[in-house]
Amino acid sequence: MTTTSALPKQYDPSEVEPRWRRFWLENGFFHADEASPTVPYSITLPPPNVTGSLHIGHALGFTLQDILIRWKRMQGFNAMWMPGIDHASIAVHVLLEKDLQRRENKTRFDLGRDEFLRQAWAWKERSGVRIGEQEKLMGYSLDWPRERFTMDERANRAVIEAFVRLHEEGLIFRAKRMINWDPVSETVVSDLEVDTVEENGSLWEIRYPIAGGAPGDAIVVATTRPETLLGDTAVSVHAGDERYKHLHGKLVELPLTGRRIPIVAVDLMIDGKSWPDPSFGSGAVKVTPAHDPTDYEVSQHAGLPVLQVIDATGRICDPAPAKYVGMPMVEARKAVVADLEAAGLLGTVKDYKVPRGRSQRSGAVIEPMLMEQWWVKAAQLAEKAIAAVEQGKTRFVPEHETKTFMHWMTHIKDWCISRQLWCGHRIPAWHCAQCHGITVAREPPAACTHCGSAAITQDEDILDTWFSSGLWPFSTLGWPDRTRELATFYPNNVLVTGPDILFFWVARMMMMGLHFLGKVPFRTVYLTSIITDENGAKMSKTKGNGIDPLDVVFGATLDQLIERVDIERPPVDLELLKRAVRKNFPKGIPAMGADALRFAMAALNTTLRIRLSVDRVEKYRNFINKLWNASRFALMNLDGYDPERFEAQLSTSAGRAALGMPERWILSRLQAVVGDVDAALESFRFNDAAGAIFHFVWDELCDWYIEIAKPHLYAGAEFEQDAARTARRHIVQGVLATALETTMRLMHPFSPFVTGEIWQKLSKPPQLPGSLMITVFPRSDPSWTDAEAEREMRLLQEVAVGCRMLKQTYGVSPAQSTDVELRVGNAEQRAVIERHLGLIERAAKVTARVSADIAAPAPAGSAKEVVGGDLEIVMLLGGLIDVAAEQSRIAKDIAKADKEIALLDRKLGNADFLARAPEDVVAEQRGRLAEEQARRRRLADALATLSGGAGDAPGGAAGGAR
RNA sequence: GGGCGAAUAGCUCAGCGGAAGAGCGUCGCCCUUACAAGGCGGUGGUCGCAGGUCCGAACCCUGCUUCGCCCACCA
Repeated sequence: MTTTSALPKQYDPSEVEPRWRRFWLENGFFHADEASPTVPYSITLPPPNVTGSLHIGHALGFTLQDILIRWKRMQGFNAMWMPGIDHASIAVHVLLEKDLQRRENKTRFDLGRDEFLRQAWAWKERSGVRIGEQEKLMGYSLDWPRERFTMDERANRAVIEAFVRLHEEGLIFRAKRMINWDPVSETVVSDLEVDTVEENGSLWEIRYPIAGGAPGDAIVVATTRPETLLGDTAVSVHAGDERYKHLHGKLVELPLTGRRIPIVAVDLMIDGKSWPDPSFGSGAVKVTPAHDPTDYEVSQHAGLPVLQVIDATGRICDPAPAKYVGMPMVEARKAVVADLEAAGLLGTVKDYKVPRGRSQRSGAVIEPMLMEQWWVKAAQLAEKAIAAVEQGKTRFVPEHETKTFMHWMTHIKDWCISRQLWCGHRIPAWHCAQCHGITVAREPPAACTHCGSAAITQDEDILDTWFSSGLWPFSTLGWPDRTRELATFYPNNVLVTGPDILFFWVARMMMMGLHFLGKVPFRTVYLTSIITDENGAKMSKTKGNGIDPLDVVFGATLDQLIERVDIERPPVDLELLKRAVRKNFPKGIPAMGADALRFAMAALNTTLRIRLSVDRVEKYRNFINKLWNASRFALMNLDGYDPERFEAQLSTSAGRAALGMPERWILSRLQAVVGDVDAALESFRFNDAAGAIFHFVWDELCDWYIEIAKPHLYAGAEFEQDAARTARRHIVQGVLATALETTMRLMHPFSPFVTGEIWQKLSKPPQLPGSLMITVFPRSDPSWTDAEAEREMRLLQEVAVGCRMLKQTYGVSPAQSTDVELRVGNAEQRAVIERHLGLIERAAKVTARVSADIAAPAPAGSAKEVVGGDLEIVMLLGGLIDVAAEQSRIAKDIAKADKEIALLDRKLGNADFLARAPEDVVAEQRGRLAEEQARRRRLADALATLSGGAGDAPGGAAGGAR
């Protein structure tokens, strides 16, 4: 037996992973040199937010990126994967403020800007470190020395430079426009940060009395927000609406305010529709210009005043009657409705679905407000991005996402970039107290550039976090300096990110990259799937269905998962949440290692969403273990193997000719799978690549080749004096070692730890580098394609499986050998089977005899299986068989064959088919028909024999020429 | 209201013009000296519905139905 140190029976990632992690990092294998003469390949990691830790969605996207980067690195590219983290302005803000509220019942204003920022940085520090650790645990080969933060000094410089330049070019400007106000976070948010949801509300009818009219003379308006009436400055009706023609220009008494406002005739097209719509409600609309986008537009056309009655905190404010001032909106609504009712001005109230904007981050109801803000003129920047995509300079995978991108780009609106938050890049603009001019500058100016006054103060606002993100692909490389890094690694080859930030981020990078560098930031945008739980629900902490990637790596008991619920204190019912966790993870999560999770990510990734569950990852954990054990087997049987000698042997044609058929077969399959994996990765079909490896390792290498190899390996040790056997043993050892070694290289980008470990233990030719991750990725070599070996193996497999099936059917124990007679009509096939009879005998555990006499009646008490048209397996069971069962099994096969024959007959009887289908297709169908017919004949004979008679069997379409 | 996507085995999904596939589940039989996180075998599908194109359709076209997702300032 062997002396090689035995590997443990089960792969233990916790023992293997830390060593390799350390080894890679200590050797700096992840670092790319921008001065290297080799062809660059670069990816920028979508920087995770410093709001916490990595979730399963990150694990998916990052794993796919690491697969690409490791693959290209092994192919010899100068592969650079840029790490970084994002300050995530508003996300951190909301988090910190909630925390502050909970712990000290304070707001950020109680703390003040400086202290708040201090805490934000401390948070960033903790979170950033944690994220980095997680990325290392997952084995991501990020170029760590380059790691960046969106608010580090170099990023700041890039942000200021970009802002100032865009301002100089007139692409950044300041304007008073209708914006989305988040009254909880007290900041503007962009259109993208507002989710519109339909909520249950009411539609109220209110009577506005006609000024100077008869008592009860009133115009009725409908509204979903009665409290905004305090800010009304008109009632609008459609100019063509006959019902109201007599009221044009008349005044109405605005209830509760003592103000009089006009009835104005309007005829506008808003968003492609006529406004106001006479058929909706009464056809008359109250106009609140300061707090409704449509009303604002109406006011601009009709020259109406704008009256702001809601303040920054979402309360009623000054121009409104004193009674309401200071009321939050909810209270104000109650008060206004009650007062209207008391005044007898309230009409019908009905239930109504109202679309309501909510802040994505804080959940606050968005108030449309008129405010002066900083804007980016987006349409102009978008033009270049549109053109670049049209010209194919950047393409999207999956391709259909192109449309989504283009649609948004062609309908793009100006981008509001100022935020009234503290955590972020301060806007480089200074306001003059003297002349009220604005000075935009790279360095803090000493004086106002307009009037020279020193009484200037910097703008209080910060920039939308996506502004700095938009510069990320080049700000990380040293822009605005023209660095070597920039020249080497820009544009990136690929961007891998989730479709949820297509507009937020991808679109902005495209615009900024093209504007500032004149080149697209990446050639391909690969959009990943969304991960959900097994029921298709989005994973979330508050639902208790989320899977933490590190729990998959290290495992977590149910108790640990439950305990964590307490620590994290999400704003939901804790008991409910615990129950959900118990239900979703009844047995906790077993430790599966980073490799298994990574492989699962690749294998499960499709164009749809991924329904992830612990069970599904377990399958790949099992696969890693299978690979481990195959290697374990090999290592126990490689003594005496000399990789150099084997390599030398393969380099000669005589040496190659000495390979047996199974060896030629597995090497042919190996080179095919190498080609498949390479092609799949080339077109981002990660699941196909992973599937090809999975199938090769498990179904071909393990199930067949290793089984075939066993007798040669075992025998070798006992027959050392037998030169032929020893030579054969060396060949089998060599092929097994080669197949495994190649598989490790092929699979390394997917599962780097286990492949590194196995690869290092395998004997291999000495000229290879010392680490798997820098050794070459396999290349498919067509000279190893061996169609003959593949055909022969297929035949042997079919025969072996047929034998197993018969044994199984007749209750013969797998351990018990059985006699079979293989009757092969085709001489060529017979020769193959005779040559490899031992292989069949071993694979199926039978004792076989080959005969050419296919027509002879089978001995009584034997079972028969027909393979193809010209081969019968006769299993001699000595009367053990259940005749009725055998009859019904064969009858079923006959029925199947009849169906097939009928189908082929119809096809081949069709003159059009014969005339129009390609010749090879016709020939193929003819061949199939002949085979099916022959097969059917054999089956019919078998049935007849069983029934005791001879000759034809029941059924119809038997026979036919051969 | 627009746009995009999906409907294939009990479940989750591949396949996208020339013989219906995988994994899981399920049902059997095996602790065979790499692996029970394993081996072997079986069961299971008029490929959502209706038309059309084609010699040939799960695959292409049209319509319909049902689910997702994204975008959208209608009172």
